Amino acid sequence: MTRVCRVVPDVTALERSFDYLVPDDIGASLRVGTIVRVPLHGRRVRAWVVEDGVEPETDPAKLLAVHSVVSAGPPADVVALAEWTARRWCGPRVAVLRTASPPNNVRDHAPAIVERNAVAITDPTNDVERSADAIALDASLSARAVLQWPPLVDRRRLVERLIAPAGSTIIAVADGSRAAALVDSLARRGHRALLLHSDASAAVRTRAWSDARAGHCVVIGGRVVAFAPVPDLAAAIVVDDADEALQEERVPTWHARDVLAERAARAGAHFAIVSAAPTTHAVVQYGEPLRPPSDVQRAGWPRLEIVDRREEPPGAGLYSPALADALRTVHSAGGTSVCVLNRRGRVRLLACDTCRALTRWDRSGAPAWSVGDDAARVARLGEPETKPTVCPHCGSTRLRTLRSGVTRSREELSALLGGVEVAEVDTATDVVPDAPVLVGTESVLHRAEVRRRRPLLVAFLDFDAELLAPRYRAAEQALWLLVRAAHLLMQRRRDETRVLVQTRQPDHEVLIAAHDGRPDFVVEGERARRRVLALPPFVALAELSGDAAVLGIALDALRTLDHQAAGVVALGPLAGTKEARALVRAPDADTLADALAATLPAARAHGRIRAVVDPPRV
DNA sequence: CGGACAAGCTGA
DNA sequence: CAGCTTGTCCGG
Repeated sequence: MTRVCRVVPDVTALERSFDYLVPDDIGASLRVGTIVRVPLHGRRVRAWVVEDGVEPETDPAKLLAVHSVVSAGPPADVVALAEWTARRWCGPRVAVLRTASPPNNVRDHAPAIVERNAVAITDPTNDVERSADAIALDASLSARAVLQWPPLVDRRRLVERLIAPAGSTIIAVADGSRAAALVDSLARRGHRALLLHSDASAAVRTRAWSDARAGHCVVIGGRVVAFAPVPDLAAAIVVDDADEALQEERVPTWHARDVLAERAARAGAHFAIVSAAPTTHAVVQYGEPLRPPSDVQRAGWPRLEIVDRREEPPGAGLYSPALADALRTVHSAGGTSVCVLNRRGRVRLLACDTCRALTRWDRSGAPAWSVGDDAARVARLGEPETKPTVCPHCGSTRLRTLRSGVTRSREELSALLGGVEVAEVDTATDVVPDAPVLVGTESVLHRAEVRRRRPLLVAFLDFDAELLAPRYRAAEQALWLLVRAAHLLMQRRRDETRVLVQTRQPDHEVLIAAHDGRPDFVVEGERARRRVLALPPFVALAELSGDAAVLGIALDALRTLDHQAAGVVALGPLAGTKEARALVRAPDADTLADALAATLPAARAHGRIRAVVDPPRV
């Protein structure tokens, strides 16, 4: 009896599987997940074995043989999880299989048996540890749990308590430097902790991947850890599910939270989300948050100073007297302040290197125009590609971007503080300068070097830009920024530090929630609002983009009776300058995936369509 | 994706 | 009509 396996070639845009004969000499090292080389259409390509021992779909006499085994690959359950992920987020499964595979070739030997160390559990020494133990115990009683834990309080004990006593635990964290710190701290406590993170070299990542295959470990990493090859998953933990880094930005735009929830359910493992402010999605999908007593909760949120700017004249600028006071106080105490100014999506300036004229452009939706000239371009719906490339005055292509928001603010802050050095930090800043005041977009909140400076103050210069952002998740994203700010302050005593917010909406529920240490207050409001407005997580959304004509074909197909009966609604298209966009809404993710899978392939015969399922910013 | 092959275009 | 470009098809 000849053995036949089914493979998925590592070829982009080839969404098909093919059958091959398995030669006897490589049969022993070939199983589902194995990465092989197969002849395809006159060349040899990499491919994943996705089924073994299949009944061939075509004439067995025409089958070619697998050429060779290249590497061990994801275990069979992860291959199935990758298929589920590709379908759920409507993207190519090769993309997910690549994520789930080792970066270099790995020999497929039986992993050495490793025993887990028994880790001693110390008795709680204070109320905070006691409440961590209590909610971890509560969580262990159900298959899924959402744990709300305040941002200033160390959560290592809580996370450690969620680690399964036997088998492997996967912990997904949003930020790399925290992942490394968590690995160190768990390793010191005696756990077999592994870091699976994309920042490391390929050799290091390959080693960690192989080690994880042996099981009996705690694997920690960014979102890719959801596909870690542990054979014995017993618990999966997602830390900070509000962080956008847990969602893949390329299609398929899978979210580690939901992939791990699915994986845990399939494996019969525990699933937990730990966050200072769990998302509405987490609470609706995975359960009411467990939380420590309100005194622990309150004391675990930073002191919040709300600067009410309603009484100030409209032209008062970004800098209130209260802000100046706060910055001066920190500076005279020798401390560091961090100012956050999100000016993405606002008018930006381009300076022409040749004639020095300034051109404005806009990414947010209002028309863009060049200064002193008539409309140059009109941008809609956050089109990122509408940046002018030619100076409207002299025709030169040498245009430089002036980040008017942050750069000007740096100069103005320095002047306001009587010449104190103010440094700008953005994603391009390699080394964070040693200045007493740092200013940047929200990316300044994510930098480990900024945290190491142990700032005393985080100030949001224009928090209304967050609260009023035209996105359905604006409120929880704004709350999340306050949590990130708190994380920067957690190495100090609470009464030394504070978060300052300049706003014209001092009674906004986000500010009340952060002030009182009650993030669930925002979730309650969001839950009611989103249910009424038919927004996620009560429905599933996908954002489609592409050529208007091609998109039209897809939308027409989605508007047929079958899909309408299933509750699928296609909104749009909205014309952009370059691409058209549309939103597709369905009652749930499965219905959405089914509808897109039934309609997109035919439309794609006419051109490219990008489908972002669960778009993070709409 | 990328090779194969066909159809279309150019220039001598 | 060779030699080259461009487009369409298809893979086990």
